[in-house]
Amino acid sequence: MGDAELVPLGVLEEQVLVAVLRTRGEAYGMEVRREIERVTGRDLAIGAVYSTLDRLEAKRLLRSKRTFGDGPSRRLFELSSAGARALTETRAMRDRLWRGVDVGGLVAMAKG
Amino acid sequence: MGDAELVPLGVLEEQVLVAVLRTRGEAYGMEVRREIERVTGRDLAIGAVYSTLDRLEAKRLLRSKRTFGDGPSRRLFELSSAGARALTETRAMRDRLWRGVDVGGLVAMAKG
DNA sequence: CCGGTATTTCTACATTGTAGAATCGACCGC
DNA sequence: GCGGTCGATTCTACAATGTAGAAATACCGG
Repeated sequence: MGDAELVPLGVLEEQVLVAVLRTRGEAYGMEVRREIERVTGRDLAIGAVYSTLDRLEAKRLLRSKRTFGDGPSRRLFELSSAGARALTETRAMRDRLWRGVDVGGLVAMAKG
Repeated sequence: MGDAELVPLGVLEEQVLVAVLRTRGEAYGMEVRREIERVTGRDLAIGAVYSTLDRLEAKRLLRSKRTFGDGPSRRLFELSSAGARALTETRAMRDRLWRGVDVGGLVAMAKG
């Protein structure tokens, strides 16, 4: 073990992973997209979400299974433990980056 | 003037911008790189840093000026107010994303 | 069956990130 | 003043990530 590669997740990768957590049990493509839009305020092409979900699953940070029965079949996602680790490492790295940096006065401070 | 485009900075863009803040007055390429490596623990090709600095300057989130005099000439960067805004918006967006999500139990929780 | 709706898949492309070699100029020892 | 080293920047080529929207699929109500 050890020697994690220490490369942070991409911005959308992180958003998708967190949205999967936030919508636990209902985490399929369209819903993940709605959740990201709702919570971040940006609006997002659906293709962006799916290609990211696919990539994340290929990297084994997510797993998916099909639902059948009522309504259209969905691909439901959940975090793997590797996914959870990637997320906490990304966060920890960013916390170190920002530690001690003042955000409040930032805009006021910068001239031009 | 409303209607900011609400697209978050890329991961390295954010790291570079924060590193410029952290090394205020000494923010030139090599030093920015050292600061990112020091604080995040990842190790980073120098080209990655310069191409990001260039891009950020093209977008007017940074300004640079040359230093002369003692030692090799450097390109010193500082945040513009647009840069400060981009940074705080990126942060705010992410805070909304994570609000209410439990990080602590995450790794423990995820099965597989 | 048909049109509408929700979902996923596909394809093409743009932006961002990575890697390392080439270049540049100041300084140093000789 | 010349070659060599050092700190710094520039350049070039490429890989990964992100974006956009149209096509396909399947269910549903009528």
